Amino acid sequence: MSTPTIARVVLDTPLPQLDRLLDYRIPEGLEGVVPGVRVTVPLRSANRMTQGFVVELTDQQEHPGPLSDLDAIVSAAEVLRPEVWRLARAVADRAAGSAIDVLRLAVPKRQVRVEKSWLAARAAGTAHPEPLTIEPPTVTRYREAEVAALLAGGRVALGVDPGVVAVGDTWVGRWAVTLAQLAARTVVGGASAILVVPDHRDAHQLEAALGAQLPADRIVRFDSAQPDAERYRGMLRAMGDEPMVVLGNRSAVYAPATRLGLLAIWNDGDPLLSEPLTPYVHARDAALVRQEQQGGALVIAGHTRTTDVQRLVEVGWLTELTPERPRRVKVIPTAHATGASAEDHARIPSLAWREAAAATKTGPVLVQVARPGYAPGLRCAECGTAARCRQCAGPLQLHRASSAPRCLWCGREERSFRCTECGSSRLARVGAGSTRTAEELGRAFPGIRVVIADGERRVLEVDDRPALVVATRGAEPIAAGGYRAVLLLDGERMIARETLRIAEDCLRWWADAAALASDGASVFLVGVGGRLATALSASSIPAFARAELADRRSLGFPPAARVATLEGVPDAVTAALDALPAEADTIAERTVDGRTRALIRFDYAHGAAVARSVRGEIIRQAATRRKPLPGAPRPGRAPLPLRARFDDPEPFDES
DNA sequence: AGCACGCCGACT
DNA sequence: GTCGGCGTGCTC
Repeated sequence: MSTPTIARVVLDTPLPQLDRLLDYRIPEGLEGVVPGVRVTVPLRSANRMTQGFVVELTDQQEHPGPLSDLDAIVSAAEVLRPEVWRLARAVADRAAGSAIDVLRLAVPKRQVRVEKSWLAARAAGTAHPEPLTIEPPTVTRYREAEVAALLAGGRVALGVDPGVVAVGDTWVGRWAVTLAQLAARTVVGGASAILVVPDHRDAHQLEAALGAQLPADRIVRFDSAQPDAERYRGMLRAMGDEPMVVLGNRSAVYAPATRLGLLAIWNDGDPLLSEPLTPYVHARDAALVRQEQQGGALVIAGHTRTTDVQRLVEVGWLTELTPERPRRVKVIPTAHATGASAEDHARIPSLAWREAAAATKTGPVLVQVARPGYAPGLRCAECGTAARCRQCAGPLQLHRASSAPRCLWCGREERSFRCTECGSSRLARVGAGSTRTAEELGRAFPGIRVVIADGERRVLEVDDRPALVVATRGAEPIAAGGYRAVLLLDGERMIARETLRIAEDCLRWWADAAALASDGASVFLVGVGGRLATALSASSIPAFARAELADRRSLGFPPAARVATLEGVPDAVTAALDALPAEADTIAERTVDGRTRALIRFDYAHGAAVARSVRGEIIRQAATRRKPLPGAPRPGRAPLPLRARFDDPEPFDES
């Protein structure tokens, strides 16, 4: 058996034309050329070197012309696993992007020291975790037969119970225990599990829950928020043959795992799972592709259900799995306080007020507000015109009760406000942020501890002593034993935002906060009625998702159909639109500042063909169209003449 | 991205 | 006649 003579290499370059495998001759005497290693290769003129990964070895030359020699091996670590390459290729193809862009999420920057110690440990045979001696754990709260069927390779939309439980001295959501049990059972069964969560707060809970199920050497953090060295170490640990649990944010979906038994996504509606880097593939979509390629169980779980998951349920790709005896949160929709009754306090209706007051005697009470800061809005007290910065016309805000108003955009302080309409210098506050709400509640509940948690003041946990915890949505700390009452205050304001997914977003924000309540505690949804209040209070989450998806379907909006935006120089966009398969519709097109944006829509069945067509045009345009505008030397690198973004969660947001 | 190849205007 | 303009195309 002769050794292969040709290496197929994916280059680390941003050029879409080079997003394919190139053949290189393996020179005599170059040892250790195996799939997965990082290499340097010549490109064009022999003294220009590019890095890349060896993807496969072969004797069959594909390139008709003469081949160059591989230059060198950067390191012996096979960091690009075959399953990760396959995934990156498919994910990129689905979004008309480059595989190398996906690989940048999957394979962290090389860390020489970390790698050396890993290679040394591997050579010494000390890189393996201890053999597992534990029994497969039961997945509590669910029917054993359904759990077994799931772990045999099922795909589910997983409903989870609300509430918090203690794991050692940490309190975690019940969801975290469920995912940890599923992962532990997978690992004890001899396969790896990947658990993807939106942010570090979720990861923290899940890590605690996993710690109760598995030894630490079976748990790997793989997370783009980690320092580079830790992240690289995480990836190397996940690469071994031994089953592991990999836990991390959206990039964890690309972690190496040769035998993948479970791939779980927590709270897929959270925008943090939407990848901001090209080709912008949502972690949920990457997970769907990966599970299809590698098999194993797929779990998409949340306190609510996204329309995307609902669609997958309706087409039969996912089945529903719920707890055997689902728990419910006691949600009480209440009208907004009118201020007319003597009992109404601030924005809080009297019923909620009384219960909250009683609850603060026994433990922490959560108050969810929409925005941080003091007064999110200011307007002229005379004529009501919104107060704006005289420099940049940005909105003025109050950050503390006593401070001067400040412009949200440029940060300039406004010490002598004059209304542009009527000339008045008197300002009136509009709305209340976390700081003002906390201040008012502090006055109303003298002697009670007030905790503020928002984007700036991060609080992960509070203890079980009485407190009022005022938190912006998404920043709610976990309370030991759960909150004794939950007040969702700014529902009206949250709903007022006009985005495509605002209804499901609101429901998710509320349900996630409500899930932090102690068992039996009351959750007050203030000022919101209608189908949203019904969905939350009657726990009719699937029915809501079904109705919401039906709405989108009647409007032709995602996720009922797929959409993509094409952006670039006008005739490049036009050419791309002309090249599209007939099944794709152009639903909007506009040109601003010499670049055109077009929004197209197509059915899932035609997604691959549309992506292929767009990709071809991107490559063609990148290869032929050099300068977007002759005679306009732009500083910095010019953007590609044509770019695409598939499945933008808010396609109608910009412009 | 770089860099070579290639086909039209001012020059020794 | 040739030097070199940068439009066009390729990179295994």
